[in-house]
Amino acid sequence: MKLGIQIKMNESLYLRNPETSELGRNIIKYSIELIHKSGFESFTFKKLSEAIGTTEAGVYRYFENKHNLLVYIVSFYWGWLEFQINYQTKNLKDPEIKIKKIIQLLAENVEDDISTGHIDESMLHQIVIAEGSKAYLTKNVTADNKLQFFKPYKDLCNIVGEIILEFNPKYKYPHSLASTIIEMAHLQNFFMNHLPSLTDFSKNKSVDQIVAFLNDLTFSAIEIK
Amino acid sequence: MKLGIQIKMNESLYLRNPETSELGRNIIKYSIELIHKSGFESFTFKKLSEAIGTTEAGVYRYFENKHNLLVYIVSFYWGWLEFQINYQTKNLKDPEIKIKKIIQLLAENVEDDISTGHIDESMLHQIVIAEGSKAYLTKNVTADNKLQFFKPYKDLCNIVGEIILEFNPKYKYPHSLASTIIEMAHLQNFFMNHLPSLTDFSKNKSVDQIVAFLNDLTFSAIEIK
DNA sequence: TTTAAATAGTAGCATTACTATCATTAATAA
DNA sequence: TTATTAATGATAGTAATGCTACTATTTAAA
Repeated sequence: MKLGIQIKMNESLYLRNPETSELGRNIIKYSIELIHKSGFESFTFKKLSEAIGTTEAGVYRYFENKHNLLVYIVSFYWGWLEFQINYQTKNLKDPEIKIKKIIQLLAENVEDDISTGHIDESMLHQIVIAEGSKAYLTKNVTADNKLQFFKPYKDLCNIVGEIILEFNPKYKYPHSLASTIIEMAHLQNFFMNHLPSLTDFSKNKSVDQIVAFLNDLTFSAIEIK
Repeated sequence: MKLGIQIKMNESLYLRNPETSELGRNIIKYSIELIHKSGFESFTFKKLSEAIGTTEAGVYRYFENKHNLLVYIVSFYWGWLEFQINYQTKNLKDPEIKIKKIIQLLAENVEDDISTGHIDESMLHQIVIAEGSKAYLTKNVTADNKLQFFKPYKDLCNIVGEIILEFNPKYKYPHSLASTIIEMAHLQNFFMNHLPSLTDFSKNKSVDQIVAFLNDLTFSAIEIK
C-alpha cells in the first residue's frame, strides 16, 4: 500500500474538491506547471483547460477564480511544510536545533515528494517564492482572512513563534520574527536569483548562504543576553 | 519661489515623460488615487482615463502598460525616500543614530510632502506597502532589471548596507539585512493592519512597535560581540 | 499662411473572466 | 434492470480588459 500525505484543505477555497476526481487533480497538477512556467499574471483558466484537455467551464466548476486556485496551491504548500516540520522536529528536544531545522526546511530547495502523487513540491516551492505573497496582497485580504484562507500560513507562523519562545521565553516579538524568517527565506532566494545586489550571496548561488544569514539573524535576536 | 524636489526618473519607464504635461501629471496623480482606493489588480487604463477625463489612448501615449506605471510610481517613492534619508542623516556622524533614523523613516506613516505638488506621498507609501513587491515579482524581472527599473530600490539598499558596515565593518550580510529591514518595515505594517496574528502588534496599531522590533532585530544582528 | 508635427479622440479587435444551457456518460440506488 | 443523479463535455454568449490603428484637431515652425 502506498502511503500518502493527506492535507485537509479549507472547503471555502473550492466549489468542488479537486482531490476527488481525475479532472480535479489535473487542475492542480497543470496549474502548478503553468504558473511555474509563465507566472500567475499570464495564467488563465482557458490556457489551463487547454493544457488539461477540458473546457474553461470545466475548471470553473472547481474554482471560482484563479485567485482562489492560487490560494489553494499556496495553502497546500504551507500545509505540506508544516507536516514536514512536525515530522522532522518530532523527536528533537533542543529548541535551538528545532529552529535551525525549520530554517533549513524553509530555505532549502525542495525535492519532489512522491507521497503526494500528482503534486510536484519542488515547483510548488518555486511558485510560493515568486507568487506566494500575491495570495494576501489584495484588497480582499480581510474577507479572505475571514474565510480562513491564510490559516495554514498563520498556523506555521504560530508554531515557529512558540519554538522561539521555548528558546527564549522573554523574547518580545516571536510572531513578527517568525513571519520575518518565513518571508525572508523565500524573498532572499528570489533576490539571490533575480536581483542579487539586494543580497550578499552573489557568487555561488547556494541556499546554504540564506540559511546562514537567517540563523545569524534569528539567534542574534533571541539569544539571552 | 516654491522649492520642489526633482526626482530624475528612468526614461525606459515611460513613452512620454509624465512630468512635462498636465495630462502626464494627472496620470500620476490619479493612478495613485485609484490604485490606493481599489488596488492594482482592479486598476485599468480605462478607469484611469475616465477619472482624468481623457481617453484610454491618451494614457497609452505615456505608459506602455499598467505594470510600467506601477514601477514608475514605486520608483518615485524609493527615490523620494532616498532623498529624505540623505536629507535627514546628512549631519549625523554616528552610524547607530543614522540606522535608527532610517528605520523610522521606512516604517513611519508618511505625511503628504507639499514639495512634490501633485503627488500624495502618504497614499504612495500605502501603495508601496501593498503593491510594491508586485513591481519585481513577475516573469519579466530580469528584463526589467536590465532596463534599470529597480535602480532606486537597489540604491537605497546599498546606502543602508554601507551604513551597516560603518557600524560594524565585519558584519557579513549588509545587503541582505538592508533588504530585510526595508521589506519588513512595510510587510509588518501590512500584517499589523490586515493579518495581525502574524505580528506581535495586535493591541494598539502603532508603527512605533514596528520600529522597536526592527531596531531590536537590526542591532542584535550587527552589534560587535 | 501653409505645412508639419504633436496631441487628442474614435473605433475596433483579440483575449480574459466569467455564466448559462443542454447533451452525454458514469455511478448508484430502487 | 431501469430510474436517478452526479459529473463532464460541448457550445455559446456577455462584459470588461488590454491594446492598436486610424482620423481629427490643435499648435508651432517655415
